[in-house]
Order: sequence, then C-alpha cells, then structure tokens
Amino acid sequence: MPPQTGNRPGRTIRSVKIAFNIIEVLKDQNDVGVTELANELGHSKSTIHSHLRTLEEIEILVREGDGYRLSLQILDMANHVRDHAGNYEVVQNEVESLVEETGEIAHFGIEEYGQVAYLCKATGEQAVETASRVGTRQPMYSTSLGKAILAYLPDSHQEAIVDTMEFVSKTPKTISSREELYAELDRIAEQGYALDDEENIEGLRCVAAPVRNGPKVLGAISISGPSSRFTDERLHGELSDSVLRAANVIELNTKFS
Amino acid sequence: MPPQTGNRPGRTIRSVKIAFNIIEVLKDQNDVGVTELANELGHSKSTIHSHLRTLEEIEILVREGDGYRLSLQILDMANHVRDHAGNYEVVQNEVESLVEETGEIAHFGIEEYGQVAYLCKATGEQAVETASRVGTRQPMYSTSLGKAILAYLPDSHQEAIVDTMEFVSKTPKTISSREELYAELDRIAEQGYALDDEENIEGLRCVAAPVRNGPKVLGAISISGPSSRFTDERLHGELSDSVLRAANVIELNTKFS
DNA sequence: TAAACCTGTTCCCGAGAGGGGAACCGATGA
DNA sequence: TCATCGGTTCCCCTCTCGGGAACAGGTTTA
Repeated sequence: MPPQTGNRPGRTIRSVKIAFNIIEVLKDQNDVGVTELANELGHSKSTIHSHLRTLEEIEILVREGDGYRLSLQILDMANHVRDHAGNYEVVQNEVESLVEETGEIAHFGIEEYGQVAYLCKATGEQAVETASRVGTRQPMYSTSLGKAILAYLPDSHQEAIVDTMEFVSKTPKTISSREELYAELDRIAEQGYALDDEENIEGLRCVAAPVRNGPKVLGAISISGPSSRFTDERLHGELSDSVLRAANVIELNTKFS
Repeated sequence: MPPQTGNRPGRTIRSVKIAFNIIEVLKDQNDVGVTELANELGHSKSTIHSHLRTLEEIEILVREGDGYRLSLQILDMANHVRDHAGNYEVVQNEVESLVEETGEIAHFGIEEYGQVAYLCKATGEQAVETASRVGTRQPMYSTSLGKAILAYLPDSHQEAIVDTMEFVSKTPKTISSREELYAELDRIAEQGYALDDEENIEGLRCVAAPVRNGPKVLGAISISGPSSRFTDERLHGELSDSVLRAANVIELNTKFS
C-alpha cells in the first residue's frame, strides 16, 4: 500500500458525507435544529431529519434543549485513538517533562494528510498561549515539528508530500518555495533537529526533534516560546538538547512496537 | 422537544450505519484491511472499499501500514465535545481536587441515553483501578452517579428512563426492581447524596452528589474506593461532605449557562 | 517457474435507498 | 383566533450504492 497524500477519486458515498457535514456543524455550534441544519447544508428538512434520526440511533448525537450535540461516545473514540497512536503514555510524559524543564509550551505531533497533527500538548507557567489544539493540523513547512518529521521521512513519501504543498506565507519568514524547503531539510538532517524562527507565528520560535523507530519516523516533539527568551544560543544549546533527549526517551520506550 | 429515551423508528440511513460500523471496528483494532472488514461486517469488498474511500476523503481515517486507523481529527472533535458539555474546566478541577483530598478515584458523569456517561475522571495514589473510562457508560441504577442524577430529574424524564431499564444484577447487592429503585431515589432526594454499596463492582463503594443549575440536573460527581476504607461513618461524614462541596463549587461556577 | 492464493481495486447492473417537496401537526405569540 | 415557525410524516422518482465478478499486483507454495 503506497503512502497516500493526493486525493484519489474512486467511488465515494454521498450520505456518509452528509452525515459528517452535520457532525462538523454540530462540532462548533450546539443546539442546532433540523431547519437550521437544512439551510446551512443546503438539504431538505426531511433529509436532515432522517440523518439526525440515524446518528441518534447510533448514539453519536444527543438531543439537548432544542437541538442536538455530540455524545460523549466521541470521548471514548478519542481514547482509543490515543491508545493506538503509538505509545501515548510515554509521549505525554515526555511532553510534560519538557514543560517542567522549561516552563514553556511543548507539543508532540505526527504526520497526517501531509500536515502535522498535534497528538499532545502541555503548557507551562510562563507559556505564551498559542491557538494550537490537540487534533488540529498545521502545514509542515512552517513548523518545526513538520520540518523535523519531513526531514526524516523516506524520500518517496517526502516527495509525495512536498508535491502537494502550497506555500502560504504565514509570516515574512515562512518558507515559500520547494527549493528553500529542501535546503532547510538537508540542514535539519545534518544537525538532527529543526527550528522554526517565527515562520508560523510572529514572535514565536520553536525547536523540534524527530522521534524514530528504526527507519520509520513516528513523529516529533517540540518546545515553543517567545523570541525574547528563545535566543540563538539557547535554541542551539539547552533547548535542542532537551528535545533531543526527550525524543530519545520516547524512542527507547517504543522499541517493541 | 420531549426527552427521548426509547428508540423511535422513523427513517434511518443505511450507508451511514455501515460507515459507523466500520469506525467501530477500527476503534478497537488497528491495521484492518478491506477484506477483513468486509467479512466482519458482512458486506461485499466493493461496498467497504467505497466507504473507506469516503472516510479517507473526509480525513477521518488514515492509511497506516497495511490497514487503516482513525485520524487525530477525532481528538479535535473530542475537545469540542468537552467544551460544549458544560463548564469542563471547572468540573475537571473539582474532580481533581476531590482526588487530592482523598487519594481515591473521582468521576463526573452526565445522563446520556438513559445511562451515566463519564465526562471526566481522576485517580489518586492509592486508588483501586476500575475499568471506567471517560466516554463510556454505565447503568444508572447500579451507580451512585446514576442514582444521584436520576433522583433529581423531573418526574416525566425520570419515569421515561426507568421504564426502559432492564435490571441486570452486577453484584448481589445491585438494585433489581423498579420499586426498590424508587424507594432508593426517595431516600437520596432526602439526604442530598447517593451511595453505591458494592452494587456495581464487588468491594467498591461510592458517594455521589448531583450538580444542578436551577431545576436542571447537569450531572453528578463522585468518589469511589474500596469498602475497607469506605466505612459507613466516612461515607456519611467526610466523604459525602466532600462531594457535596465539590458539586456546590461547580454549581456556583455554572450560574451563567 | 508457474500455479495457487492472497490482497486491494475496478466495473457494471439493478433494486431500493434516500433526497426532496409538500402536507401535517403542535407550540408559541401576537 | 390566526399566523408563524419549528419538527415530523408521507410519498414519489431518481440515481445512489450495495453486490457480484472480473482484474491486477504481490507473496507463498509446490
């Protein structure tokens, strides 16, 4: 099975998409009713109605007030996802210990659909609050996590991902071309860790180290903080040391999988 | 909109159910392929195939190794669910502070589909490990959380739930009839908190207090521990005091919603 | 080396699923 | 009392989508 990034067409099922559109809407707004959903999604009331019935029967949705909300079954699903996505206990532990060491923000992310998805996060006392949430995704070229992962992916997979990239500049420093990215990836492969120098969010710098298991890249772990505290010296010194150590701990504890 | 407990028929959509069956299977086992799913669910390979395509396109599933797994998008959904399900921050806080006080296990649960669903959980140092997981459900009649909630639900809603109950004895002490339950609910309504005296798990006792907002019951909060440490005296003394206090804190912080 | 066998994938067909429109009903409120 | 707005039901007609079968690629077996 080849690594899949671009969207292959093939047959696709309409009603399932409708169902997930409903879920998507319900994710953000509670207490939405049939009529409102019908308008928002451009379907007839009867269609939405039978979908809601179905989702209610599967116990994914719950009626509440005058509308629906997602049921706690989602939380159970989330637990399973975490359990299956590598060695969650260890990862969470290391992310937290990074925070204890530094007082900043730490993340662990994996590649999904050509982007980095955050698997866990911890924030320290003095941490700058970023909008990152567990489960959300960011471009790989503008984050230290993404670049760290990308740099160690097998060539074919790396290329497949880069090919689908559209370089959107989130700050003046964001990498904006394939060539620039490849050059950066070479540098990362050499030094063993990746930086993000205000490339994703103005004023925010990060260091990330890849977590590997043999030839496979499982993900990456990072620390982020304000440029004022994240000087070049610290980035290339204690901070990179910290993430490398954390990555190593995870690797050692994952040898079995 | 009346409180819904029994399953009303109405039109229901087949393909959506199939899709969620797939997800259900994938929740427990990773690396399942088309053929295996087809056999397990009793559908043709082509059917499963197009479903997988669809779920992959919506980015709910990810190919990994030679099979599929659920994507981290589920984690994002879970975050939203928590955010919407009442004042999660405060609840989690109180659950944790109960654990700090007692060193045992604390839960917060809400009613869903006539059962109690755990919204959060914290375990202390000396806690007995129970199988309870966030997002999973338990019968209301055999748990302190369930009984606490039930006792304070409006009569119509209470009755609707009780009507659908099938009393399964999980231990010799489990409540096993409607009459017994109603008697117990009266007692609870009087004393303000609910007990579970080895009714759900042998050797485990729990105290729970309802969390209310005006006339509405938002859920309940509980402490659980081994019968050896949870004497009658402590249950009706410090432990019930603790859960009542915790419930009260949550109530005060939820006045706005 | 070929044959048997296992995947995942594609193609096509026909039944019935499901999307939509319109009528209906119950609650709210003017 | 009537108008309005929500959810629900009913029915029809189309086109979706489930299934069977053939195909393709990789791996094991003889």
